[in-house]
Amino acid sequence: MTRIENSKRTILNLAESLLQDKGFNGFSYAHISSELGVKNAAIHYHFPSKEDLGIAVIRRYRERFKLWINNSRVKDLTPEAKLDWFLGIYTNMRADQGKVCLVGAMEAEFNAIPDGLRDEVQGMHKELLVWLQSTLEEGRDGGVFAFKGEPADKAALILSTLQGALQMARALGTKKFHNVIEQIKLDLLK
Amino acid sequence: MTRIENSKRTILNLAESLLQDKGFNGFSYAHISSELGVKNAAIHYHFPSKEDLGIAVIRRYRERFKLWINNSRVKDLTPEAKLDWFLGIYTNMRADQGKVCLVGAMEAEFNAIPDGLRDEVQGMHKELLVWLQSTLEEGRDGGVFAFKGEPADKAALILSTLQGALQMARALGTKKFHNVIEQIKLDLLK
DNA sequence: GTCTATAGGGGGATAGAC
DNA sequence: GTCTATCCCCCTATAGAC
Repeated sequence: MTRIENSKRTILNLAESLLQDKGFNGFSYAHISSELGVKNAAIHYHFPSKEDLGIAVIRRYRERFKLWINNSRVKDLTPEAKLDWFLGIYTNMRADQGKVCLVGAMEAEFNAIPDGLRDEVQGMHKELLVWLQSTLEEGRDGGVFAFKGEPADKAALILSTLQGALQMARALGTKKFHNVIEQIKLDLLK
Repeated sequence: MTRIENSKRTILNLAESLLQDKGFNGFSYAHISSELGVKNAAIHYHFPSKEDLGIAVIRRYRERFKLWINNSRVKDLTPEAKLDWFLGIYTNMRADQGKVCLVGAMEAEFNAIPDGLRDEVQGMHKELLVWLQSTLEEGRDGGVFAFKGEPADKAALILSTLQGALQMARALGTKKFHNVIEQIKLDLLK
């Protein structure tokens, strides 16, 4: 990996972390550059505008997620194990400095972020939903999940719940977050 | 009502609307003053700091909610009607320019808002949970609600779901929001 | 209560040297 | 690729006149 790819990667890591910590309007190039030990002009070299940076963070996450779900380590799991893997992503965010999910953070500020970033967030949210829906279908067909209504709606509910629960945990603590995770399972598993 | 109380009230209305639309770091005194047709110094007269303003908005909402739930028009409803009333609050937010709930907006930016505001948000979230929990208990005891687990956890789940669903709707549309509302009911009603 | 005026800082972004 | 330097705008906030 070349030096520039390394710089870009480090910047994206910091930006992703800051987005999940403070939101799009809560962080600045100065946060990144000082942490990285460079001047803010260096960040602008890699990502000319803040919108570019935000888009790149979401785009990278989408590609990462696609790789995960198409990898046999996830693809070949049972529906129940897939669900646990997915819930684990959110549990890890909570454990990692009380971060919230990217989609939730950006949608909360949706009317105060650039257009191009909105489109990217929309695409990410759709992809998460599609995967979760198909997992729910698989699990219901296999007899391990039980729920009324359509898999698409149950998927939207669970995703909304996770998004909200990570935010709730910031005010009410990690214990409450874990209680919600358990409740999701109670409402889904046979 | 005196003129100053009217001004304060109008400012609070605008601030509440802006908080739900753009978040704490997405709106400015200029947004309010231009809308109100005054200069920003006039806003500072009523609310010296932005933190003061944010706190006042949340505090007013908490008092409003307390009045509602203690009023016989809500208090004397059946548990099922209470739930519908509560869900209606969120449906109305969605219908009102795609707003999100105050708690969700503030918690998404939690690490980028003033300390005093955080405390106020925490208090509000607790109060919403307490009311919802007692309504769920009442409904389960009365045989109209059915769910596994503790009422406190189911309440936290439903509140997280509503919070997330309003945000999700910004990217995926109102139809998806209504589907989630219906799914909440499917997962709760006997 | 609202105004004018302004302080003081931070933000995103760019030009040009190295 | 990163630097220095700087521009320009918007922001929160205050002082003092009316």
